[in-house]
Amino acid sequence: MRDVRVRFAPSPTGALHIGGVRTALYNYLLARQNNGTMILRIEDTDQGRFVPGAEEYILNSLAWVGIKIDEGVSVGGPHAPYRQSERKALYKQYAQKLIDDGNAYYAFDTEAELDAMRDKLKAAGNDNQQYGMHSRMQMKNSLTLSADETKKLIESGAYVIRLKVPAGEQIQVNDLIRGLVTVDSSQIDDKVLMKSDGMPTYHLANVVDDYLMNISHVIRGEEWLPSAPLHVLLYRFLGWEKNMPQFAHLPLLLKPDGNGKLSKRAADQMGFPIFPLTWKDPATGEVAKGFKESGYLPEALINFLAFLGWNPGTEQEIFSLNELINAFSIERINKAGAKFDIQKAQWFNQQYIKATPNDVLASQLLKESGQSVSMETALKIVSIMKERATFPQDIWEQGAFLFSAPQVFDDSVVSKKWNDEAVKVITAYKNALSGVTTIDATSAKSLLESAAASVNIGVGKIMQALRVAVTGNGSGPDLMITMEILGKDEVIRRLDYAVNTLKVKA
RNA sequence: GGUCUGUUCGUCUAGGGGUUAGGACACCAGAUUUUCAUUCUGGUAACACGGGUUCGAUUCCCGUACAGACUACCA
Repeated sequence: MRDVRVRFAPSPTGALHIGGVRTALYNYLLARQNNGTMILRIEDTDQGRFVPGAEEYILNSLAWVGIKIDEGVSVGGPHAPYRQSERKALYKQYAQKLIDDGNAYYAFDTEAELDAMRDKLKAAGNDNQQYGMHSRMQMKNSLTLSADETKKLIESGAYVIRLKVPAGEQIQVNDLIRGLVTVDSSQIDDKVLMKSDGMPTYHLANVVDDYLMNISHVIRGEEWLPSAPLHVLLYRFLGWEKNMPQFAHLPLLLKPDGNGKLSKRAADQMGFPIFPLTWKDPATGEVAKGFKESGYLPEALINFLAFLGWNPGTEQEIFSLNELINAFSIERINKAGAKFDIQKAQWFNQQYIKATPNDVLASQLLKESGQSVSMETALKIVSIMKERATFPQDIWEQGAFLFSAPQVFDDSVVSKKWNDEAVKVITAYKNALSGVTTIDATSAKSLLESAAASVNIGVGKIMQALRVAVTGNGSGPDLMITMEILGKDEVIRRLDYAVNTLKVKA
């Protein structure tokens, strides 16, 4: 079998969309599974859309999720350069071959003329408003102009090279996911292959580079399916059909509500990220928060993404990257688009947080929370907050009361539970605490029980009041351990403050 | 409009000519817990529609509907 060589080929026009990450992932899984090669190629043939920093962003994003590039931009390789703009000179000869063989031609139409052609065809009720076999003979090109005129126009430099699509052919694409897709050549237009700035278009560049780089599988989004027959035609005309890569067009990632391709706009509306890392648009200065900065773990994101459009056929849900590499197969990729369900992503994240060792989370807390506590305390905080966290920052944000005394108290709890009995027990408890030098969860509890017993009140009746006094909240982790972490003196201070501040409802 | 692709619980999906149509997320209920969360148990919930083929179709075929993608000198 042919060596597996796959490529991820984004264009540096902005941040990498999460759908692009999934495409890269599937390519990567196939490569790793087959001891193949993962190639990163930058498709920057549109100079007008180039965004500074985008390429670096793509590199950083792939690195963050754990996709390693074997060959390509930033690492080099036998087929360098991997940036299409740097391969510019290379494409011309192939366009020339196409022309020499009569499979392509020069065209000189202006934008206005193209618009006029489309308007005319539309007005005539023509289904097909393309620059193609039905219209090319009415246009300004080397097929309709005399050799002299053509030569003159070519010398003036303002020309484009278009593919001459043959009439009356059924063009077939064998897609690994969808099976045989057949398109009548009359539906394919005479796509521009070389632009007037001398750059190839995606269609030419992608075919030439995939051939030159000996790509075995083209795994890309479904939006490319309609132009796949055109690419097949190109392979054929260039004489490369037997080395043509296999195609797999991935189902799209859809918006969570309604329909349509997942977009940044939709993500913004629903309040979730769409880019792996935070991205600052250099043109507008607008900042879009990334999955990383939102607290998603790369392993969780990958696991979630892998399952959007693919599944192993077993009931296992949690997969490490290595497990995904082993389990992956193109045959099990779905055909239908998948709605992006951020709740499922959060569930995966929660599972991965749970599986993260406490000391890892504790050092993260020390580094990111802005709180200064000992490692020992950090570990205790992690152990009680971890299971209620979806994101790492939940540990210190939801556990803020572990670092500083509450400024406000939950009103609904206070009005319901802060009563004379509570004050009585808490006062007795406070006194009992003053009599000891230190507390842990066990002693805090027995002290509380005896304090409550001394005033003949059940502990259960005042637990909520005690919690709100200590933490300001009506809910939270185990109170006794909370008090152990806080320490005796701090607990007494907080109880004092609560007793002096909170009013018993009449 | 045209071309292409698709359609199993709200969502991600398994399955496949005869199944109680399975799992996960979400949701609801119960248990546990000092509260909330976790955990556990249980529950609600799906084969888009219409024809065929067949003893039998959710599964195969054909239509219809709906949805999406594409329809640039963008990728």
